[in-house]
Amino acid sequence: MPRVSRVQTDKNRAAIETVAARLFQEQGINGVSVAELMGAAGLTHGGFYGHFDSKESLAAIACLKAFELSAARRAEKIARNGNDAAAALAEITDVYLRPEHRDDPGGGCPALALAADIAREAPGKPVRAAYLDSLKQMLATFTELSSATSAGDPEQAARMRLALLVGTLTLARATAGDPLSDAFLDAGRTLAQRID
Amino acid sequence: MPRVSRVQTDKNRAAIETVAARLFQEQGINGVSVAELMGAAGLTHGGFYGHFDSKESLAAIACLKAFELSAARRAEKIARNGNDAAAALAEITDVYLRPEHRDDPGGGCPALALAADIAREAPGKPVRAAYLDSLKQMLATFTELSSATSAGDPEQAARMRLALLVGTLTLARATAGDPLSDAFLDAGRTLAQRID
DNA sequence: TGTACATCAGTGAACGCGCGTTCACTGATGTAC
DNA sequence: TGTACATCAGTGAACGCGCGTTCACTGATGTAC
Repeated sequence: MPRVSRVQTDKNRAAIETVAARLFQEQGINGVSVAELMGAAGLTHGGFYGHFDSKESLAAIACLKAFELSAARRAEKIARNGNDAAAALAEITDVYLRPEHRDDPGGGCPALALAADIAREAPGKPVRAAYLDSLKQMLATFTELSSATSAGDPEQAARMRLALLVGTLTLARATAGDPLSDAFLDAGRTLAQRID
Repeated sequence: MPRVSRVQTDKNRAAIETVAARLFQEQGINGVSVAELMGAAGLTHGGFYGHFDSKESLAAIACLKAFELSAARRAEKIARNGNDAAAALAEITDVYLRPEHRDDPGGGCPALALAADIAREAPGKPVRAAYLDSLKQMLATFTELSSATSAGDPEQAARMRLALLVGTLTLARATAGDPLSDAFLDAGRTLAQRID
């Protein structure tokens, strides 16, 4: 069924991006093939290059998309907590360190899920820039929430929190299936309370 | 030059393992080919299967090797600090969070460098078990060092420290080249001081 | 100790396979009249 | 509004390539006498 309507074309492109955001987080950028990606979006692999220049190019777009989806979930939590920044920060931290988040890399935090892939990308690659920009936006949100309650430097508090969350969940995922995994989540929760 | 002496055979095998420990940490298990590995050990790819059953099998062995090398470096630091567990812990933390460690994944901490790969391995895989066992040994060392000074639970303190170190360096590596990277290292150092 | 020969560590060509990417083709969509 | 046709989104076969793995071969090593 070739030649699809413009509306459908846009939907297809969006579907590829959304699916890529999830699968790249779940299995890594090199762990997902173009054919697998397109199949998951309900298409065949040949049409890929009508939408994107290369897999690498999609990686950068999917990275932005993943952070957008993550930011939207965070915005919901902030809205739900009204003007209480401290409560919002506590909820974000708590949800981050739950087993549900550990067990769902694809639907979770991209700062965490993409970090290792990004670290191995060459300096000039677009996906690195996409990650860096998005991470800064994420930190800005953390900083804003910290400002309300932080005794010290809210930017520093934001960095400490993100580093702790990422490290805790990284280890919890690597040890999943062993009691140690939940112990890491608990340790992360405890140390998080000592951030400003 | 075929048929090498037994001594040389053992040296070759050890060289493959050492090179694998470094390269798997640097580029990921899937990021290094058997041919690349053997070439780095000064051999050709065909001989690989005389030493190991499969690449997967080597991955488990290389994981253990990487943790052994890391443990040896840690033991040196502990020895250098005599009986002062607090000083040893401070030095380990300080060295971990230095730019030199950020810029040398291959010669650095395997708990960090292999975490993402391990998290994506299927539950039954030998490399997962190798990682888990080694990580527990590493935590045991941290726990022992914490026992001397910790006001609270030293096991919890060990987990908090490792989670913070891993998260801080993961983000520092993913943002390397930007000032944010050093800022993460600084934030990690600050929060580490609040662990018991 | 010296010789004859079996062993086997390492070589390099070859395998089947899946990858990212290209391209001729198809037929519904969108447009010109 | 209805018709004729150009456009182009998606299809699926094909490409070159590098992967993990296999295997016939080589010739120095190790052993038996």
